[in-house]
Amino acid sequence: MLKKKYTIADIAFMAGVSKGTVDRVIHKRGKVSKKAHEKITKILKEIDYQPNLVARNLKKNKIYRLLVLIPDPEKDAYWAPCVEGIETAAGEFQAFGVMIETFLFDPSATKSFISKSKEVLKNKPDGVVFVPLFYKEALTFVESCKKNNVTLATFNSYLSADNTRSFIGQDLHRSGRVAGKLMHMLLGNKKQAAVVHMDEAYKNAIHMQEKEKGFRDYFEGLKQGYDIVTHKVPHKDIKNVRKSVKDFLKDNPGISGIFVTTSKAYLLAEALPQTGPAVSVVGYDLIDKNIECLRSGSIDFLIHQNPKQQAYLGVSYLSEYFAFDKKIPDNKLLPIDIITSENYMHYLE
Amino acid sequence: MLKKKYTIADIAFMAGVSKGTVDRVIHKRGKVSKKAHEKITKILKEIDYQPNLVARNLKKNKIYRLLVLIPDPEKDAYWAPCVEGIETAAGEFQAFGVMIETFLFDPSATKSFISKSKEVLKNKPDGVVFVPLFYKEALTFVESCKKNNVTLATFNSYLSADNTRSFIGQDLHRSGRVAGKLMHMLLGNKKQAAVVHMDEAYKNAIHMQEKEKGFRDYFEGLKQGYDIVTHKVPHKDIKNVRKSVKDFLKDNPGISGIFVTTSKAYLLAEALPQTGPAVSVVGYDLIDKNIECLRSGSIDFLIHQNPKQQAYLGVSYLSEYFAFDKKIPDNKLLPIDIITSENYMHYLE
DNA sequence: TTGTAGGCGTTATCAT
DNA sequence: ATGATAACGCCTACAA
Repeated sequence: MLKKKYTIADIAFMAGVSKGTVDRVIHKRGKVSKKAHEKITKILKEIDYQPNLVARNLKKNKIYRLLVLIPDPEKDAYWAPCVEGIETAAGEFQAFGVMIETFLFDPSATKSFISKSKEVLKNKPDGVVFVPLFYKEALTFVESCKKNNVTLATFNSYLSADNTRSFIGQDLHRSGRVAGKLMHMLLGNKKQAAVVHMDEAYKNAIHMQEKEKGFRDYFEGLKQGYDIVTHKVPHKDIKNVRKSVKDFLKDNPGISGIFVTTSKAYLLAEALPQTGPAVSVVGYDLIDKNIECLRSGSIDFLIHQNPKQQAYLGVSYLSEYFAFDKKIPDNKLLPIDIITSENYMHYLE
Repeated sequence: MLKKKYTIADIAFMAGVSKGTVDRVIHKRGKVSKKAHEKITKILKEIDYQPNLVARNLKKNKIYRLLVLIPDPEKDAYWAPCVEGIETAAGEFQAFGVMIETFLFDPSATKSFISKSKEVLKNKPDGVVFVPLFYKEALTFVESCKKNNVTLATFNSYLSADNTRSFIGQDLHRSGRVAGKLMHMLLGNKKQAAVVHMDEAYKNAIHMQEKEKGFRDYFEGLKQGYDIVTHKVPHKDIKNVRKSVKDFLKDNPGISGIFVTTSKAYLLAEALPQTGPAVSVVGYDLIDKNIECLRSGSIDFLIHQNPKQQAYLGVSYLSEYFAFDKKIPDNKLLPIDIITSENYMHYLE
């Protein structure tokens, strides 16, 4: 019934050799006679030998140092769930000899990333999980890591020029299409909508463009003469959103729906006029203020990028690699979750 | 820097006792003097001792038998992803001494469940993950398992009378509300919608009722005079859906949206008249035929119950319990995923 | 080229 | 009540 798991000792006995020889065959270390090699390989195949990962790891007995480098949640609440995800993973893997530590950088300051990434390297990590927010600097960092034999995983932002590491994130173009689909439904028989980019000082530029492209592609595919206009709330105007939005709506009175390409949809929702025809809003990310707007009805849909899961998976992949020799998946695209006032709660954990 | 992990030997040395004594304290086996006990407990707290799970497991060296009992995907395609989820988990945990086997029953035949569940017990499992489709019979099975000291987890269907096992699934009432919200948006300024129950021969009765209740609750909360009618396609008419649906629409010409409470929305979508005013459809589950309808536009939204993840988690929870002594969560409500033609692909894995 | 011995951290047993 | 010791399966070092 419960067929006992074969051990190296079993195989050695069957082949009439010693454990050491079997081990040499398994690990292809050579120094084995042809005869013994053939015999052992045959047996290995026959019984479909699976090494006991637990025992293998017990012997290794090394503590791996896994460092995580992400934007500071204090500067942008979007990142707060990442910390949770990291801590969850840390709790799960510390028992398996993986020690995880988090470093935070200021997402609005490239310099902060540079200095923190140097600090990370100084700590001699075995692996690093990080968010490559700044393209050029991220590439430099990747190079340094390679030189130091540091295993890498990235999440949230895609570093297209380098495909040597694992990436966990979303298909942004596709998420723009999803926003398009939702907006399409919200518009009913109206035909005019807007894309609004509201970013902070740091560069989400590529992100926002990809999303807009997806959004527009969706409507173009419909071939029904939709009119999509783009508006960018300037960096410095982020404090004067109300005015910027009012002016924009005055200039484009026919707009019945707005797609905000960042997590700042709540700023826009708050700035919308209370009177006049309702304007539908689709935005990103389950931060508290956005959820409030979802509940009050001033935001219709949010797209969830699942930052917690992204961070959790990044850390888990590397941890499992260290602890259990598991292969690291190179690309993991998370689903594009659609959130309304009725289903947000289960995504908050 | 890398502060070494403390072992039982370290603690024994610090406390000036032997490893055996430390072990007795950790496992509360008694037979330890008050003095030694205090000293050791204090040290354990101070250093926040974390046992090495790998070593612990190595010592245990037992192969656990975990059996899974689910409906046969051949009889209902909804269950196919569960098999994948189970196989994924099986692959992950076999290296840790958990052997997983699946048993299938016919979801349309209570007898099949009874006989298969008996077969499962005959195999002397250490743990069982199963879908309690048939309420009474499931309770009986739970009792037998308890008697035989079999650890249990259930998924998909909630066994309210018994809260001694782990459950993974969805909040059905809430998912009805989500459907309500989506329908609300799809209706635009129309005011009449329908709930259609299309089940097969077996009893989804409780499921369908919960979903309908949530759906109606949502619209009642709006206080805007929506008119919701219910229609049930009789068991035997499942082959004559077209006629049943046509008659229903003829009797209720004002209906602009239909909520199908089972995975059979495609049957309804195919039966809708091609001419006349469009009817919006919201249904459940990412089975192939439903996805086809999503893509062609005859279904607007699907709610994803994530059967693969449900099965995967059920198996994982028990496996981790056996392999690593992890606590089993008692209740895991999965998010209610909203699916459109634009985002279904990432949910198929 | 091959075999043997010892150790990884935990736990169970047996003797003290 | 306590300590010494062997074992789990794998791997490495060293001896033959």
